Amino acid sequence: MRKRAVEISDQTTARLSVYLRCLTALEKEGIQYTSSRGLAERLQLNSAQIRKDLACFGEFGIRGVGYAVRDLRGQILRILGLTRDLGIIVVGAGRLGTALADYPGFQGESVRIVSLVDVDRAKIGQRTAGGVPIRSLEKLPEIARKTGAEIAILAVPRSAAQEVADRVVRSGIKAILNFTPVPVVVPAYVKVNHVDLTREIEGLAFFLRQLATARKAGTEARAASR
Amino acid sequence: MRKRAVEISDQTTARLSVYLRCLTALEKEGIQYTSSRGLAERLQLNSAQIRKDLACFGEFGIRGVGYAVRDLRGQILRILGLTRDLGIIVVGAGRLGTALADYPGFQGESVRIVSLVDVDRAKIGQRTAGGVPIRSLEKLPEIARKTGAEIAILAVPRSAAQEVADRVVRSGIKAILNFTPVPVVVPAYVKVNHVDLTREIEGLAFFLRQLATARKAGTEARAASR
DNA sequence: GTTTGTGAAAGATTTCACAGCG
DNA sequence: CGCTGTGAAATCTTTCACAAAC
Repeated sequence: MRKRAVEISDQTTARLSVYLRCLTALEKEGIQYTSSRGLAERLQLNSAQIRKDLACFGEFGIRGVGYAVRDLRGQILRILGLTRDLGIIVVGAGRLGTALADYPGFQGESVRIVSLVDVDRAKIGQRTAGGVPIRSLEKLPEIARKTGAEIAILAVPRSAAQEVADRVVRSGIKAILNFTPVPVVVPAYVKVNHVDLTREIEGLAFFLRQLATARKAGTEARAASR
Repeated sequence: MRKRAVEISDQTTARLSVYLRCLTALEKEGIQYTSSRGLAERLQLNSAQIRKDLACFGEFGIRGVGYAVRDLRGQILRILGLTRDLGIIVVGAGRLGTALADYPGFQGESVRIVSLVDVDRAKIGQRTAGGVPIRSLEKLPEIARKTGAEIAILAVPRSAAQEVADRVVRSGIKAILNFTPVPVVVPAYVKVNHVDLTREIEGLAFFLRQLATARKAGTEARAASR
């Protein structure tokens, strides 16, 4: 069962999340069995990819039949570490931080926002519209310790990003979701996932420029061939 | 100069964004020249990677010297299509949509939020705290046409995601930044970048579970060796 | 019959290492 | 001399294709 000889790639992990969501939907639809082909068609990817991803963690299928939806979903929940409670602290009670703290997508499935912290005295002691208490950034180590929160979401201004990341690390948190535009530097034992809005928008800008260039080239080619 | 024989990968595009941000910082620091090694050290990646990425688009360096910061920055701006104005429409005036519409990271550098649209009659006609006008979703095609906006940010509830994506596509927009947890399906000529918060959090959960497992295994091994 | 799990092949990406230029 | 630009090598990822299992 323990097949952790090879390191699991981030891409595989990301796809496990996708499989999980798909299985949750299938279960809700009352479907009891599926196959790597069935999943692959729904998710627009190769069926061998799905089998390979799952093979990193064990054998979950029945040959000639496929996978039991409920069972496979449970396995992936376990693999991803979602069977125990996971506490999240949002750092930065600005518009984005507040919106993230109240984000309904986080509710349920063992993940919960335990607190929102900020340096602004006017906000400390209040609660978000969704009921998340706002506390002092100073209290971060204490809150982390008492609640057992293991994930921090960084939603502070760029100028504060690195310093706040350092505080988060010092408070013992080892997993960070970074919403600032700064690629914060942390020790190797801490994992940072960077949600970089600038990069996303610039990726779309590049796509649009390519479209525009291709169209122009096409027009010119057509004009030239006349 | 035109070397578009090979398709440019998303990974290369994402790194161009990173190079751009780094060059902007260097320029602000008053540094005039840098090298692939200098950039690589700052960005924690391989210098050949940077040279290969740039080689897709031309030759921008000076052998024996490196790159002129200002010039290379201008080249990347051009490559990414950031030299002309890019309008963004945010769809969904909930907490997240409003926060994104006012997000300061988007301001400047040719990118601007032109409007926020929603179906909620109570919100239509208002403005966000940052001054972005809220208009009716019905007006989306008209707003897109009049403002020339080319990018839509989806920040609607999951139940509305696919239907709203269809409307966005019908209004002529070909680039979407999807903040919903739904992997929306669109025609092949439309590009969607999916910011999937669930996937990000689950990636961190997996990392934490691995940490916990490794620590436990280590403890057991130590106990066994006594 | 069908579908899994998996070696082997193909493809993509990253890194090395060096010729050639400034 | 130092650094770019780039083939070749190494590495990583995806896909193929089929034996084994139900």
